[in-house]
Amino acid sequence: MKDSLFNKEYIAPTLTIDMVIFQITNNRLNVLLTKRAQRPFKSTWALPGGYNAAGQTTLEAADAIMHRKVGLDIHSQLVHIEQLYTFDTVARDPRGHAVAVVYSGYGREIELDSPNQTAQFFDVSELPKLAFDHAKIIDYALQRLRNRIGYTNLAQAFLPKQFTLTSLQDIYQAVLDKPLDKRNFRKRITSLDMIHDTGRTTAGRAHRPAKLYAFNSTNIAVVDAERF
Amino acid sequence: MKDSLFNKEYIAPTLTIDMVIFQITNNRLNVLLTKRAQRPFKSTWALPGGYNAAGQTTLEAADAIMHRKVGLDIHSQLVHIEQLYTFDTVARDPRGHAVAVVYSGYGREIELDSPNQTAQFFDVSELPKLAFDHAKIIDYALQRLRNRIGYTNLAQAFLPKQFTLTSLQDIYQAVLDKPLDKRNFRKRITSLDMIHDTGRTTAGRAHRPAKLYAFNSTNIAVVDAERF
DNA sequence: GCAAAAGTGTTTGGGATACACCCATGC
DNA sequence: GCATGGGTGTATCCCAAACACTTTTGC
Repeated sequence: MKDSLFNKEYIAPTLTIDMVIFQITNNRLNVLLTKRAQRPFKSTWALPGGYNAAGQTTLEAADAIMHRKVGLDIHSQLVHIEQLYTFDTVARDPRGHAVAVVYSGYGREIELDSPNQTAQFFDVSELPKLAFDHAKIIDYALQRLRNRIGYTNLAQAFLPKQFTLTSLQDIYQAVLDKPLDKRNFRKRITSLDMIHDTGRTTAGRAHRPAKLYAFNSTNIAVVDAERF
Repeated sequence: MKDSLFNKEYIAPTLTIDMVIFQITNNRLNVLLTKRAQRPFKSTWALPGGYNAAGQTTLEAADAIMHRKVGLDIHSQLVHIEQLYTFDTVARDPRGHAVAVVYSGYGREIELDSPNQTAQFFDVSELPKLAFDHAKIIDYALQRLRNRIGYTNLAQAFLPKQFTLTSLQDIYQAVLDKPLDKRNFRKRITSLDMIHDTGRTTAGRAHRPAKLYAFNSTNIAVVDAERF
């Protein structure tokens, strides 16, 4: 039993980070993957991730890795980032035990600049074969996203500042992967003190203009009631 | 920017684990603390925790540390254990950057055998001054527990196999720290497909016997409906 | 018979669900 | 005037909340 308090032989596990980055394109929920350049799992699709060195917080490491591997600035291009879970059951590096802190990120129209264009978004329902335990990680992230969008204002991460109720409903439908009733959706959403009418409307399209709404708060927060 | 894929100078942060262990005694929610024997924060109360060496999963490390520091076998004495969050913003050891994976544990009538009896349970509303960021960690764990008990069968972690509705209500009240209406509580709980009447009753006390109930499943699982 | 806790029902209001038609615009 | 998406109301059901008295036992 190693413990640096009692002996000097303490060796830490390798610490890694991974990110599950979601956006919605053409009303489909997408997740960002990169093709691995090295072994193990060379040429298999995987979540973007890498090593976390001493002196970096996990989010700093995530930022550095995303810059380097997929050309993405997480603070400017993602609207929300949250820690998902820490996975420690899989030896992700054959050289030894690795512990992975995983973050979820949410944004829209994310621009990538990855080396050799090895990063791309995939529809979550049409994922390729994935390296490591990344299929499980994505499942977990999806479950969390689907729960959270139900009682928080997280949907704003996928939308421009002003949006129509139809586009908001499209977000919910893409995330939940099921159709919602238009009238009931609007009643529920407008009763939640989450969005407000901006007074502006869309224009220039061959149908009735739509009112434009905005979120009341840019903080990602709980907007629905508790249960007890 | 260190990365062992590109150079050999990778040094991992120190990895530590901490546990927030809850139980209910005399209808009060309690949390386990230990008095620190070393610097930093010597003689200050803190969550039990320690180092996670390479080759151990975080839960294995937690098990070893809890055995050693508070004489508690987490697998036999805790009914449920779940990962809470990974904290990496605080240098918990003056020698360098540390990342702490924190677990929550839930049980009842937990027996401790800590060296010099330096571990004890504290009422969560009467906590002493705490080392590191442990006050924040406990707040976070409490918030999670209060949420989770509302839509899962987690309450069973605090109860014997058979229990009365009054004792179940006492658990909810202790966790939520507020009184609940008896009739409404019973209606809600019995409508949830979470517990069942065992046909047995209490006896030998100076009042009407109470029916004994049991949980339908020993798996900690969601028992309430989703929102969309 | 009395102390102590167990057990039980009704009313009211609000949110969830199911469901179909008219409206405003561009062309 | 027609194609396209935007916008709206009602009836029903179920759950949440508020609220007080009777029952069963030990002593």
